[in-house]
Amino acid sequence: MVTLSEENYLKAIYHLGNQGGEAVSTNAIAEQIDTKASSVTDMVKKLADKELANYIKYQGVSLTEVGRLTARSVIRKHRLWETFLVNKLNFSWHEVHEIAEQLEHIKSEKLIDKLDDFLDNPTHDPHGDPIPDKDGNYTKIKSKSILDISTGSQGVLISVKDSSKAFLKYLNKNELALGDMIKVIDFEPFDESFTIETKSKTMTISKNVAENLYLSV
Amino acid sequence: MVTLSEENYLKAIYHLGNQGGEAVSTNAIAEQIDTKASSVTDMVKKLADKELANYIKYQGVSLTEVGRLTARSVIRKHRLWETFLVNKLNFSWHEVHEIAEQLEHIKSEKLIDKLDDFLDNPTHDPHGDPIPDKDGNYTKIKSKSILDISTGSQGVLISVKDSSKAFLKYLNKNELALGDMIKVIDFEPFDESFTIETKSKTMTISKNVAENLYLSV
DNA sequence: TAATATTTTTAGTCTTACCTAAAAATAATT
DNA sequence: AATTATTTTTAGGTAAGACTAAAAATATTA
Repeated sequence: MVTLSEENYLKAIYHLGNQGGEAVSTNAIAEQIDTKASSVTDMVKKLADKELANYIKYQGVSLTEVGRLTARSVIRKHRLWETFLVNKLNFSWHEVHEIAEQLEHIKSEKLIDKLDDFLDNPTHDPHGDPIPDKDGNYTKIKSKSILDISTGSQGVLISVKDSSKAFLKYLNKNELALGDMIKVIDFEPFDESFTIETKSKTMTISKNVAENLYLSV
Repeated sequence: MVTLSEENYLKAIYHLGNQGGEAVSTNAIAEQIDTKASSVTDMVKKLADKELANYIKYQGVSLTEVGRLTARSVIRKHRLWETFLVNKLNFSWHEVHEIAEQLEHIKSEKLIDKLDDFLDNPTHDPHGDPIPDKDGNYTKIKSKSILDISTGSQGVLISVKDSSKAFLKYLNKNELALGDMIKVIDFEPFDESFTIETKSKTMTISKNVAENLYLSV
């Protein structure tokens, strides 16, 4: 049995360590989970005892195969619930994260399988992030941040890196949504801003925004 | 803030004390919640501190107005989630209780309101129990156990008292469902069994079953 | 490389929600 | 009414998961 807290730690390590493969530092986890480093040390020992993580004192933590699969299963639940909230209950995408953080810990294999079917087995959540299947497999659509795309090229807005409320609200206000075709028109070196063109308009975005928008390549 | 455990105690006191109005004994709560009497005493003090319950040593517990409303809000969530699981995810009614026990503790007013709308504001859950509205109000359809109905009369199966897996499976096997018209044909004093008639068949049920079936009056 | 800074761990507490065992209060029975 | 039985409470303990403060290890810089 994996507890709710353990699930949150597994998720944090997974996200920080590039799918959980790389070692992650105690402080990084503490910041991610908004807790103290000493609490992280405690928990990380527990995860190692349960063979969910590899831990060497002072050398950071990585996930075992079981730990990685468990993390993916929690992420699967999170993203399916977010999809449910947006697609079925008509939440807007900036409202769903906190609720999904709770729902992701509900224990029932059958529930999540049925939810998956009810949503027509979605492959991506409302933020464009891939939803792992039952076995933990998923396909990430190849995409690049606008920062890394050359002027003149275009692509479909696949996902957003930052999914904070503030950023998602900014996107709503400026009528930018996943699936939109976006063309990168110009880059202004002075303030590192970009001019982009969508079906409906041309607009200028800051570097800060550009680095969070991922276009298909 | 009411914790998950506190919510479970409030629910137990509510159910045991005829809507929470009557005083409930420590032992009764302990049995209902499957815990020890000493744990109940501890928790009940906490509930009294938070003004969710009235507690006098050795005299039992009852709910305050706030406690009662809180209990009803948890019950509302439980029954809405059960309805969701059965009506939308195609669970059968004997599978949903455990999952709803978890879902009822998810914290989000907005979620439950939207779920309510999504389900078309149901007034009763899959077991026939009334679903309180946002303000804690509900209307119970007047019904009586088959035990208390005179031979020859009939009514619609409104709800079942026992909602254990075993009993719900029995009902499924015998093709008895909420909404069915049932006529009480005969009572056999020797073994206290009843003969009932539905649209499709005539069958004999034990006293044990009869006392758990509630017909409209 | 020695000194300083940062990170991480250890040691000791706290809270929540449970437990056991014993004491106190209430209820039932003779 | 006195004794016995049952219920309830108290006292003291445990585990999970967090915390603070101090110690130890590692990294950085002069």
